[in-house]
Amino acid sequence: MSDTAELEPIGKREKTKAANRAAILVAARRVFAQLGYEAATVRDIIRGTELASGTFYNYFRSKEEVFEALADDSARRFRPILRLARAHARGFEDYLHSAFIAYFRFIAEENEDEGRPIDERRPHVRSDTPEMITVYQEVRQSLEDAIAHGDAPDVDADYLAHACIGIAQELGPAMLRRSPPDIDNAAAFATGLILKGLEGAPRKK
Amino acid sequence: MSDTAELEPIGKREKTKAANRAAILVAARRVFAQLGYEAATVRDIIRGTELASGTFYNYFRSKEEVFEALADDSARRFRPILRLARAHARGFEDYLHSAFIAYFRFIAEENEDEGRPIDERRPHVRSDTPEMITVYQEVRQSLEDAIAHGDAPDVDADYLAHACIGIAQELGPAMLRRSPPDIDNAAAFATGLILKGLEGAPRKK
Amino acid sequence: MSDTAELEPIGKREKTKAANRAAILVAARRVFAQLGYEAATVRDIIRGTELASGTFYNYFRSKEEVFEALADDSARRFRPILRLARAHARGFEDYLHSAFIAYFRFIAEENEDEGRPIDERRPHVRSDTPEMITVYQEVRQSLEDAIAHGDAPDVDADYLAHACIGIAQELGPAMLRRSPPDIDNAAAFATGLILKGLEGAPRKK
Amino acid sequence: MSDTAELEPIGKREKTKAANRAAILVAARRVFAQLGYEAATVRDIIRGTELASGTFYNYFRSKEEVFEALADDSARRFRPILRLARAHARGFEDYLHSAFIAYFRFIAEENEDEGRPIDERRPHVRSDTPEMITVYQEVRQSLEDAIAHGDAPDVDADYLAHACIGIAQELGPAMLRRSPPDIDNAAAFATGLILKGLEGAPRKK
DNA sequence: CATGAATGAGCATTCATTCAT
DNA sequence: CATGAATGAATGCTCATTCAT
Repeated sequence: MSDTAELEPIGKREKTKAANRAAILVAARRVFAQLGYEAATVRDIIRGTELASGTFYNYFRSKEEVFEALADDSARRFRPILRLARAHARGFEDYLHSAFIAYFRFIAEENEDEGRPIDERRPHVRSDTPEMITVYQEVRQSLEDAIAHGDAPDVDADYLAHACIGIAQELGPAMLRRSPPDIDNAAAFATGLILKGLEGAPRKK
Repeated sequence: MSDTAELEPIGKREKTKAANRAAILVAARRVFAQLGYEAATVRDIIRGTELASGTFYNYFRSKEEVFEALADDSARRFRPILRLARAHARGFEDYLHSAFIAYFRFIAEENEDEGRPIDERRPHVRSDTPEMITVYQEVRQSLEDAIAHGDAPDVDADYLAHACIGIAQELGPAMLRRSPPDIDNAAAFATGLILKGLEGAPRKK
Repeated sequence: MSDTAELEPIGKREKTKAANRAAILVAARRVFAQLGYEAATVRDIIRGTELASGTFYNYFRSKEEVFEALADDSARRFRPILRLARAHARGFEDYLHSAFIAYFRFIAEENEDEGRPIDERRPHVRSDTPEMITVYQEVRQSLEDAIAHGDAPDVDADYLAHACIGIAQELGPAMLRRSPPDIDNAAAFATGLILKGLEGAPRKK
Repeated sequence: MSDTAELEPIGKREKTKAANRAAILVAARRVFAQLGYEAATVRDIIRGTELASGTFYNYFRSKEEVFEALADDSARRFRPILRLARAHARGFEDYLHSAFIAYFRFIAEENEDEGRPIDERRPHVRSDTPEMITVYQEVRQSLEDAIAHGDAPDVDADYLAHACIGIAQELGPAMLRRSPPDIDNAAAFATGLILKGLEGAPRKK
């Protein structure tokens, strides 16, 4: 009895609330990608939805908070992909390759929608995307496992994970600048570099 | 007697002007590093000096212009170091190592002054520092030479140079986070990774 | 019961918006009159209201735009009066008199509110008020009609219309300076001068 | 002896001081004409001289003061012309005509130098030029004389003088807008209008 | 909850004015 | 006196955030 009574309004309201939140997140992702985090304004974000400006604050307290939510969201969507890759991978090598592929594909998809205006004159800016943080943690974990199993030399896992991030972060834009962007090529480059480089990196101790 | 009195005019004014310009540049470098290029405001910069707001515009027309001046300045100070390293290096390996050392030393020096508050709440953002641009160009040039001389495999020079940038940019902060920061260690890691990785990177066809 | 409650929504908001817009226009008219168009600042205008600075920009994009709105507004209020005068007038003479009366009454009303401080120290500056532009167009049109109908000699209509404007613009303040300002007297003076003067002005060829 | 001793430095310094003052006035007149009083800045004025910004303040305390000096200067140059005209005139009619001729010639000369940019989009602005004040006083005096001698009807001298100002002030720009500007034509129009109009203006009591 | 107008702090920039040289 | 760099108040304008409806 209370079931039906509560179902209708709750159901409807829940859906609307979720939809609004989602709409803001979608708009925010696009706006951040187009204008960059700093240049983007809350107004830009709500303009990308059908909502009124005040409504934004029913869901997020600030631009920063929306960014973090985006980060969580991205991580939530991205981590399973990496987990899956890890599970299916025959080894660290295979895993790393999958991870780079996934990342480059991700940013390629994200950037193909927009007409690529992105003002190239101003100093280039990169922010720690949520994907990067996920990648960092995953790669690091995976590397530590590989080291533990003797599948990789005992190098500084923190440095290596950061190196992966750095390479991905720089190679990504460089790849996008070429037309057409070749995801496999970039991933092969990164993987080859890291895997062989692993041998050259100083042993830890 | 009046002689000495008349020699002076070159003094105070000139010195003050140069000092002010330098003060603005110093403050700008710090502010850009702490807040990022986009988030930094002209006010942030002048607040970092003892000058009045209007004075900024006696020296630079905008935030962009300070950034460019900073870039020129950095390049002027940084490029010779890299050039020297290249000239003295016994090979690409040696050169790369010197370059990483120079860069890590540079950022270590820059960061030891301030107490590193760096507002960590706001999403972390990195912009291409002027040094990075210089490094990119130098490394790329040097790599192309090495490839031409057969000292390095024929890999994608653009990608590799970007990889070096990415590694430097991520390893730098990671290094600073450790105490004490070990420049040689970080440089050895980066160099070892790249040099060996070079062998693993796909040949350019 | 809920009926009346639901009828209300049209009320407060709409009224406030209209009231704010009107308040800005009123303040702008006063400020322009006191300081002149050039010297007036947007801040001067909002200071003349109870609104916050940012609110100005919810209604107008710039000082220019307020001025234009003021012009439209004045024209909308003023032109009908002149049109009516033209329709009812028994001749050009009658019309001209009505027009001067209307104009002098207008500025008299406008100036009786404020205590007329008008900063007399700064060089006195007059800008074309929106009313003047309307008057110019109306008078010129009316004069051309009168000439066409043979009710007035064939003089230079542009010059004459400008002469009317000039006389109105100078006589107005002169009238206000006397106490009490005598609208009828000033209008009689202006009308008499122009009408008789018309005979003395050179024929147009 | 003290003659020669004082002559050289005083002479030289006097000339320089006078020359500086004159240079500022010349530049100011041009700048005011081109940009208008409000838009003109002290910087604009000194930029029109070879002097340094600080030097301005050795001669004038502000933009306002320079305007007043310009006014005095203009009046000093203009009044003799009118006085002469009055002395030579055979009557009020003749005098008035000379006065309009002199004024229109004056502004025509002043405006022929500059390339006439004067932003015509923004609301037109007129300031009480010093010439106008002179004209007002002269015309009024002359009219009162004429009335006293029975050469003109006993009209309101204040209003009539203002009417002359207004006509001159509006007809001037209207004349300049035509090409080529016809000074005689404009003066004939103004004179004819006023003289005949005098008869139509209400008697003063 | 949604709405969107109001708010006012903050920013880039200009400019009159001062003052050490 | 001349110089021109330094100063800081003032301006136009934007935008995050609040709040009455």
